[in-house]
Amino acid sequence: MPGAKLAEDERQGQLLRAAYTVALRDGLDQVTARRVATEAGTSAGLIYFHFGTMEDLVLTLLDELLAAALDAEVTPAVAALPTASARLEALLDEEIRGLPEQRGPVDLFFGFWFGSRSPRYRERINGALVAYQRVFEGVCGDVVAEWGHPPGVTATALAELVVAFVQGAAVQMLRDPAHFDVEAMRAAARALLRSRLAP
Amino acid sequence: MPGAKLAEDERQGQLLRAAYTVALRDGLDQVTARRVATEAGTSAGLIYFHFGTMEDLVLTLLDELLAAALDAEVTPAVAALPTASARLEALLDEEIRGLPEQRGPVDLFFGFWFGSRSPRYRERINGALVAYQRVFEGVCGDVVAEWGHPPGVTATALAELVVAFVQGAAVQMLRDPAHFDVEAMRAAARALLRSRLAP
DNA sequence: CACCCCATTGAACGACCGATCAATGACCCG
DNA sequence: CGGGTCATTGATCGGTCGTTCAATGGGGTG
Repeated sequence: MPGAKLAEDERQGQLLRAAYTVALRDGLDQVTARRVATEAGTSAGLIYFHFGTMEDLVLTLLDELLAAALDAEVTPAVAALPTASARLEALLDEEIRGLPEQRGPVDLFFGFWFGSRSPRYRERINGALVAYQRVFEGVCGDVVAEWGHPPGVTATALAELVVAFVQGAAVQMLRDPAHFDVEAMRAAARALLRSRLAP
Repeated sequence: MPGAKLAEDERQGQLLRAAYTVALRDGLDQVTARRVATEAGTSAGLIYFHFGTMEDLVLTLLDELLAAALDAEVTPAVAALPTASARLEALLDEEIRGLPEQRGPVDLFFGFWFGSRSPRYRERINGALVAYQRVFEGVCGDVVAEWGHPPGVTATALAELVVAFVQGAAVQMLRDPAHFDVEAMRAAARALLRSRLAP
């Protein structure tokens, strides 16, 4: 009665893709062993052979999601820009510009964050967010230096602000994706940075 | 075997408070009939007598939450300010300033939003967010007029931006409440508005 | 005081959950 | 081609879920 055998990672990948499909279509609370197995065309018991527990499968899904959705990086093209302000502006612009096409993962990301109170989830999410913010902090350190270290403006505070802006834009996009105005958000982001946070 | 009787709305209020307590402490997915009843010190069956279904109880809880957490309004003190820019600034500042003390409700709000794919929830949330944004749009209309209608800046786009900023700040607060810097956010909000969104 | 209404209870039902495990047969190796 | 390994299956377990309902007795009414 057993079906065809697959290599360890192939089968795991198949189950993870099925879980991802179910999560996107029906919501995270519908990611059950039976549903994932049905979506993957396998039996439910197979999940426990490959992942041990359902929580481990979902945690693996979360890790892959975080790696895909929170992947800010200073690309060589950005690093080559002459001023720190321009680099931060380009980095922020890239993140906002990419939001619409990341709608599914981002929706799932907030689902993981706020859909459960499990410390296991929140730990990983917080860790990924800290790493995400650290990418911005590097550039922000150069920016505040370039601005001549205005009082009350630190690299950390500026990075927190920029990340808050990205998250706010993401939330607004999820509310009404068809109506979300990417260009207005990009323009606002530029204006915010060029104001130099003058009081 | 029956216990003491209570008036209709008293009992409903008691059950709703219990549901709210459970949701805040254990998460929305733990808001079950048995848990809410235990928290309220009643039996589970009582919930179905007063609310019909569990979904109706949770929807009522959501409505109360939305009324409490998304209650932006132009107070007389704000309306009395001489310029539209000042009014918008004061309105936005008030919303950001109030975030830390609204931590619980806001956390629950995002839990409702992203924790389930039920259209019943999302409809109501979207409606409340539209109403919330409309409060800002009123003031934003005056602001863009005051700015002389810069190209590409409409009342709607400005309101979307401001709401995105509030939501971003809220999300950032939830990530690390102890470390959230309210003053930095308020300063950034002021800077953003005073930049007039110059490109 | 007696009566009746109905708010309240708690046991029960079916459905679905995560998880376990013996049975099975596909696949690799000799 | 034959045999052993092990990935796969499906029935099954205990538990919790939302929901129902007959039985119960508190509390206002006459």
